[in-house]
Amino acid sequence: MKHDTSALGYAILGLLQGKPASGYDLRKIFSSTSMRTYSSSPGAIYPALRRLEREGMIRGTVEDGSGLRRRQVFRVTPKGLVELRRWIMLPIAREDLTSGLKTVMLRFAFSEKAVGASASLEILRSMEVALRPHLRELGQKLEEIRPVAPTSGWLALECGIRSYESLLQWSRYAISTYEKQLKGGTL
Amino acid sequence: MKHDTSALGYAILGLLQGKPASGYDLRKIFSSTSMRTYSSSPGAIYPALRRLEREGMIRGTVEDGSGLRRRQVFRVTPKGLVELRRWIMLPIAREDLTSGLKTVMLRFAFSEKAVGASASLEILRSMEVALRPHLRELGQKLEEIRPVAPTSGWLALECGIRSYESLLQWSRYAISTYEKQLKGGTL
DNA sequence: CGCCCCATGTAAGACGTTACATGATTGA
DNA sequence: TCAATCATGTAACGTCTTACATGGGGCG
Repeated sequence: MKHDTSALGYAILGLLQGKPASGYDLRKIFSSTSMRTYSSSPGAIYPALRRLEREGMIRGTVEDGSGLRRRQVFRVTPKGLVELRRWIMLPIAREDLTSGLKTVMLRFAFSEKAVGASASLEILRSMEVALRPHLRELGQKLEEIRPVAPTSGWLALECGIRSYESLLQWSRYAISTYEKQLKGGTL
Repeated sequence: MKHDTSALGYAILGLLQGKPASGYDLRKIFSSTSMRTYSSSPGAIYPALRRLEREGMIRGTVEDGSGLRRRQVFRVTPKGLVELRRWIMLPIAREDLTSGLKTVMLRFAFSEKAVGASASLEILRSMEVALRPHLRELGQKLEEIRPVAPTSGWLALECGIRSYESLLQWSRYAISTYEKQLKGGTL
């Protein structure tokens, strides 16, 4: 398999795994929820659906019957579910942190339903592990540029550092949330 | 003018405004600093440079003379500087917050050198203004989904909220930094 | 001489954006 | 009946990614 699925493809896969939906449904979800970052334009959604179907990740069935508008509802296939799980459980690398956290957070958001709570916990722990060296490196970079860059330059870098620190705090909070839940609830 | 410059184009413009550079220099900057998010591949940089030159934003001069390898150094033109300033001073809208803060932070990072410290301050204030309603909306969204979504779902949303809160705190810190600097230094 | 870094570029392909097109159905 | 919404698509265009190509120059 030469090309892997695009970010939009995985977002669709994750949503469909929650509940079967039509292209139009997905567009509404993308444009109305906090997933606005993903397309929502028909020129992106429908081709993405066709690609996923061609790869065997999803299957669309035309809803017919009582005088209905043509409407195609898509469901995740077993193969699609396997691929979704694989993508979610990829180890978190440094590039995942630097290239916008959107993708990682999407994987985490889908993780519980797709793989289970203990997998979500695993993602969180690997995120925490990846964050520490990254923060250290950014701190060093700040020391370097602070004397030579304009104020707005190093302030911007500090902004990044702070956001990663807040992410680290969140990950600890999320870990403890899951640990409580796993100890108390699912036993 | 039909197309505006791409994000990469503005990144290049901002860097060149700091110091003239060749395509290769830019590639090194992009791949070595915390601007890794931007391309750095020759297939992106060189076409972008040609586009900018075609639009009259930059001008390249081939360094010749003492037995040198062919090397083209680019400089920002007055027109390019105007365009860079316009882009930096665009009002900050909600979409700028939701669609990754990369662009906004890039604009801020370049602002001081390109337009001046008081412009940086203006950007920070407009950011603070844009953040408040955004945070309120995210808080409402959290209330909505918390009962119905899986734990990883609302935790992911909380992560977003926390990062915007940290951004708000940073903006206040940056504002006070600039206010001190403007009162004390440049008078 | 062979190898690696400098420095620039091109070609194929995937993806997303914008804008337009098409029809069915619901409601005023 | 006229507009709005549902629901799906297509075409043109621009940009990025990946991979390859090309040559000069320093160095062991």
